[in-house]
Amino acid sequence: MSQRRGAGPMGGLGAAAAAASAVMSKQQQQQLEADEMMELRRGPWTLEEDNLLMNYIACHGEGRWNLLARCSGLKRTGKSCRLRWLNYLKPDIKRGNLTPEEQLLILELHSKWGNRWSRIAQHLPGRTDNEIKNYWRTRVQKQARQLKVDANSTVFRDAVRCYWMPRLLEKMASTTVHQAAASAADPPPPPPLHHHLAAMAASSSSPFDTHLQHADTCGGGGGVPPNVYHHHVQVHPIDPSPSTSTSAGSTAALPPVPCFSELRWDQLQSSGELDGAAGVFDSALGSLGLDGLDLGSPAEYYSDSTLLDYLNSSCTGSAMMTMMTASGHGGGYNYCGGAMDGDHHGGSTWRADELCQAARKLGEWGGGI
DNA sequence: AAATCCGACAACCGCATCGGA
DNA sequence: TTCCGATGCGGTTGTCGGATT
Repeated sequence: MSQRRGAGPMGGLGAAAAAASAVMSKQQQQQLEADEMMELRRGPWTLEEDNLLMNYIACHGEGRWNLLARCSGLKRTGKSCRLRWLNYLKPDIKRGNLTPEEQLLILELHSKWGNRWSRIAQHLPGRTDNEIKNYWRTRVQKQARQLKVDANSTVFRDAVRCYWMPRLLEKMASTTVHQAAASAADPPPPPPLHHHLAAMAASSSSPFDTHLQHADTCGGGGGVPPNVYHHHVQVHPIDPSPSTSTSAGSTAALPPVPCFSELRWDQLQSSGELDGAAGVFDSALGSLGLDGLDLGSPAEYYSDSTLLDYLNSSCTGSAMMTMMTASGHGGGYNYCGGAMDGDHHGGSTWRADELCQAARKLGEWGGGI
């Protein structure tokens, strides 16, 4: 593989850099001189370089990267060696797409800590800060751009909590149901991350409790402003999946929420799996002072507005979530029409009992809810 | 079939922090 | 206390391959 040198911001150490040496620190000047003497390589690593690095670390262990760079025969900086090892060669690096669990964890932790990639990565075994950072920039920020909101804004965070996270939970629940069906006699234990996530689901930062917590402040008076329930909303859910879309068009980024059909709701309900779900919502509504709330016709919510309209409106995403919660109280109406194509059918809807079921599943995995 | 676009990811850079001399 | 080298972190950019035109 050929190595780039010279041109461009990554090309590095040319005449321009030398000319800038007047304002360089002593450390930088020394580095520059060393680089020039050693004809340092840049760009993609070759197989031979990888082998050299791995062999050296196998013999001498990690750390002391500058010494490693000098002694290993690699014409790379210590920094470059460290990065290559930590982000690519280290044996416990996990390859492949991030699982829904991992994506959910990233969203949760980022909402807590912001761009503390290294700290977030510590909670995702085998994943690197670089990988998480790339995920955030390519997937999450892309959605924010297309919604024309800032990725760090409250509005976008609400959208993530209310639409993105539930979808990830759905994927997780769906996967678990499939696994259970595949080996009904001896279901496998849930992945360790489930426990972590279930614990979070039981904490104030979970997507299921957050909306209840937010609802306490939404509208200022400890409840949802009445107009929220009459705000015409058509939800365009955010797609958390690795991009398989073929167009960068505004609608392509917001596919309908898939249905929960795999969960066989009829069976779950008849088997009593949903018992207690109503109680969750009842108590939530009670805490909001919304006992006996009449939400009117579900058709109210099948309107022509877009998520963007909604985001631009005065109500918050958490208010929407509260509304969905209230729907569970009111009999399980469908509130989120997945209808950018105008089709309100085809299972592209979320019901409150579906959300609750996902929450219950998390509780089963981790005993959290 | 060729050109262009775009997403994903590897890699680099600058700066901050830490620890030892 | 200060200096300096090593290391870590977050932002940014280049490259590549697949999809689209």
